[in-house]
Amino acid sequence: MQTISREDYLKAILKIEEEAGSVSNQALVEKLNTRPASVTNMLHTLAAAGWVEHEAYKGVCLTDSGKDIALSTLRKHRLWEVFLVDKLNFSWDEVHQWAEDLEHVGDEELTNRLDAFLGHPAFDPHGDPIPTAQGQWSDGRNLIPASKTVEGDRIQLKGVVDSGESYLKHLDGLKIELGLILVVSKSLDFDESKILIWPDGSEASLSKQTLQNMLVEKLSRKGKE
Amino acid sequence: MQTISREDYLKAILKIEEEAGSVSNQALVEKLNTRPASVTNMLHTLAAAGWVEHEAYKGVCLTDSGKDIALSTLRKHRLWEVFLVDKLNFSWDEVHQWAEDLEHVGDEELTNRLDAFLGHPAFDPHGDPIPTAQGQWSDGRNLIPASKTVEGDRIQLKGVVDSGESYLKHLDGLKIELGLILVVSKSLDFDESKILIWPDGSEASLSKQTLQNMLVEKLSRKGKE
DNA sequence: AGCTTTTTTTAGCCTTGCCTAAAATAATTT
DNA sequence: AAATTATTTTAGGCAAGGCTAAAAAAAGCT
Repeated sequence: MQTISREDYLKAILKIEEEAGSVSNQALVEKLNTRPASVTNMLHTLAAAGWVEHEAYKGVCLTDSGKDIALSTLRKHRLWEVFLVDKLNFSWDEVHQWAEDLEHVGDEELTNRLDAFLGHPAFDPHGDPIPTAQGQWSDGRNLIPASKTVEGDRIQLKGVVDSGESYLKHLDGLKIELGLILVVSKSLDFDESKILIWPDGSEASLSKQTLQNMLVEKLSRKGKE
Repeated sequence: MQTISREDYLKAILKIEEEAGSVSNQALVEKLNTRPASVTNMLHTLAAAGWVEHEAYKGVCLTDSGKDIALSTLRKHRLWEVFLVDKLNFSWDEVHQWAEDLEHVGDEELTNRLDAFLGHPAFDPHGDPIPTAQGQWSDGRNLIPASKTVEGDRIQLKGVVDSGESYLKHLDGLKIELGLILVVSKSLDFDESKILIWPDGSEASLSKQTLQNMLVEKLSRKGKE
């Protein structure tokens, strides 16, 4: 088993802050798959470095410098994922673990050169926005879970909520990939699954769970405009 | 300061074996810039893993599996150096430290894809041969130090003995890079320096030390064939 | 409020690799 | 051969990050 770096903790805190608003030790234990005592330990380390503020039993939040490091690490991680997919032809479900290692290599200069080499990509292979060198990463998109769509919607897959290997492989099995355009043909109220139509005319029913994790952009109503 | 990995030790042992035939602890202390006790410690670890054979006070040598790991690590290191120079436009004196980190990332599969992406390069940016996936790395070249050349020789720089940053920057200052073709115009016996002629007709005198570290191929005598 | 459960922290120990200082062994010189 | 010097090993610690088990604090119930 790999050791969890300070940067990994900062990234995890950033993500949990966004998802949940506040960050409990428990949430970190789950996100990082470690033990409560290890989290407490590391939070002391991070607080001593000035990257988080931590009050015993109260939770933790990033300082400005902690957030800078977290975003910079996320940037490196996502750029390397783009490299692995675009240049080395890995599939989107294979790249996370290597990017986890690669994100700890190199400085800003190397990262910026990689960014340029890749053509300044805005999103990683899972559709997650890549922070800029200045730490900006509000993507202008207005994505919704596919579960929120209704019959007749034309939708394009732009991202996934769950980048876990098993979910991605599940999508692969359904021939679903980023950029794919689908039409919602029927909502099945009893179990909240939906029937979707592929560009080639084939159809399939996707479960509520699968749909909730697909982030899509609504293009237009079928037939209209 | 960075910690020295098992692979770094194996690489160092491989190099010293080649350069000197046998490997003393002292040699490792110098190559890896560490302390004798650290070397003894690590040699115990490596021996326990079956990667080296080590007899107290007698020196150390690689086992077959240790040599495999060393060559595979060297392969990764050199391929990443090619990536950094060819794709990210770093210069040959900037890449060693990052490659030192990158070589620990990825498995054989990733390395082979990187190799393919780079076009299966045979040599790294310093002219060192890149071991193949099968661990072969006898380069067929017959290179000699530029210090062994004589007046009239047309020579091409194919590698360097010393890949240290300061030596490489020194060559940069002299506008000397891999592939450059020079003509030996005069050997100065008293201090063993030589006067060389550049393709553009300019000349400069290089010291014995500088020449010894330049590995060249003799192309032909000036004027002949 | 008082009891129970969950969460967080403390205490104490493991592992890897590093270090210094001192002891042991080998090599070299006289 | 004896003495000096150089090399290598042992002994004992340090630092990061991780762990378990137990104590402390907070939250949730009745």
